[in-house]
Amino acid sequence: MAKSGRPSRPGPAKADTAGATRRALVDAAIESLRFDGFAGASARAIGTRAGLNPGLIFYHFGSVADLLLAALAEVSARRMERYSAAVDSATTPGELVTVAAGIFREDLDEGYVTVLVEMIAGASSSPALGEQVAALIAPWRAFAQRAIEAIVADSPLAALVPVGDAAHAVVALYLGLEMLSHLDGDRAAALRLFDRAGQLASVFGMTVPSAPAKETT
Amino acid sequence: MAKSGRPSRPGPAKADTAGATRRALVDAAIESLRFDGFAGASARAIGTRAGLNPGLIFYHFGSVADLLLAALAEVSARRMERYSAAVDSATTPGELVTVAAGIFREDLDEGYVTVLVEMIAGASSSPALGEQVAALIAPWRAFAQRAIEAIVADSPLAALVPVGDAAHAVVALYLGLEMLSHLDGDRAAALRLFDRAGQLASVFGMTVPSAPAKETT
DNA sequence: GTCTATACTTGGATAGAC
DNA sequence: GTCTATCCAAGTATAGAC
Repeated sequence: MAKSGRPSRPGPAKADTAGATRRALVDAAIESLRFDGFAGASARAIGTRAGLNPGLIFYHFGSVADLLLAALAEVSARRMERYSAAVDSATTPGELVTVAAGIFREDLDEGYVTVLVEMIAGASSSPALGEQVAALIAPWRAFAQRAIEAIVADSPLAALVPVGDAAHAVVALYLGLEMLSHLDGDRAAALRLFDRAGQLASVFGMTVPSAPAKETT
Repeated sequence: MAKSGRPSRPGPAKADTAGATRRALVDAAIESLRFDGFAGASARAIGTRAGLNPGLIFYHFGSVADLLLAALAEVSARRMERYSAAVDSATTPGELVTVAAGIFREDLDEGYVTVLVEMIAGASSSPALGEQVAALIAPWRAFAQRAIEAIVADSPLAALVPVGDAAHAVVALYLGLEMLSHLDGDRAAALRLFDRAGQLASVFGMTVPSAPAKETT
């Protein structure tokens, strides 16, 4: 029905030029946040990186800020998928931290956390933007909390550490390590800390690899 | 000598109008970094806050970036003094963390760490700026390291935790907590963590308040 | 030496072409 | 519906007034 002769509807079928443009702009925005920083991520800079007219940003996203938010949402979704899989696959605390360290290394190399940091810092320039960024960061705290709950569930630390606060600290540490790594172009210090955390997790959790702690749900 | 009739030398005596202007601009730059963020800290915005012609920024500092660096240096110096005094006065690890928590509360309220965060994040927009910001942040790592060394000196943890890495983590956590606090306008979570850290420090260090650990130098 | 008025450049946004 | 040429505002920087 309604599918007579007019190929004008913007459904996911067809060539979908608009979708391609949107994707190109989002990718260019991510790149720009990474290499130019929030302050340098202008319509012109992003347009140049995408090889597209800057005006398209306003047509497709309404404003530069909204495109940057879309970029943040995209990065957040991509990484959340990656981390979720990792958390699900890990069976011991030590293993969890080791796997997380590997992904964090990716984050540093690919500049994903840089995007978060730039958006959080850039959010200071407008209260409205701040709220929207906060909404996009919130899932990460919830995620960190779930991961920590899984770790301390069968450990005596459960009562000692309030998971909400611990999650807050982990997210903060993540952001801070990224900032410092980026600042002096050296990820070694951050990665060393992850190794150390892995060791501690093994010690405080349980070093026994035969622990049948799977399938608690 | 040479002090004939010409009051033209810019020494610290006299009315020192240039010095006053410089100070006003630095203060306005700090305010702007705090409330407008790095992206919003333009020559115009700073000039307006100071009630001065934006052109003065270029006369006195050469560029906006250089003024912002001067602002960062100023904040860094002010806070370093405050923290140094606190570290010197504390005698036990628990006390140290408690005192640090109090000053950190000041930092959050007065927006001092915001200035650091904005400058670190903003440094992404230019490699040259990045190096200069890094140079201004470096003393904080050294400071954190000294403080940690003092804490773990007479504790069995000394061998376990490499102080360099620990200092790195503390600075990162500091920056990250500030970012999150600022993002959702809630310092409670960050302050709770400091309380928690104070307790831990007391437990792992020594709870005995009679420890005569002063004057080791 | 200090400061202001102004030139020039870049950025955000849109009217109108396709 | 999609995109480009173009407008106006805001940013940096300086020539010249005081």
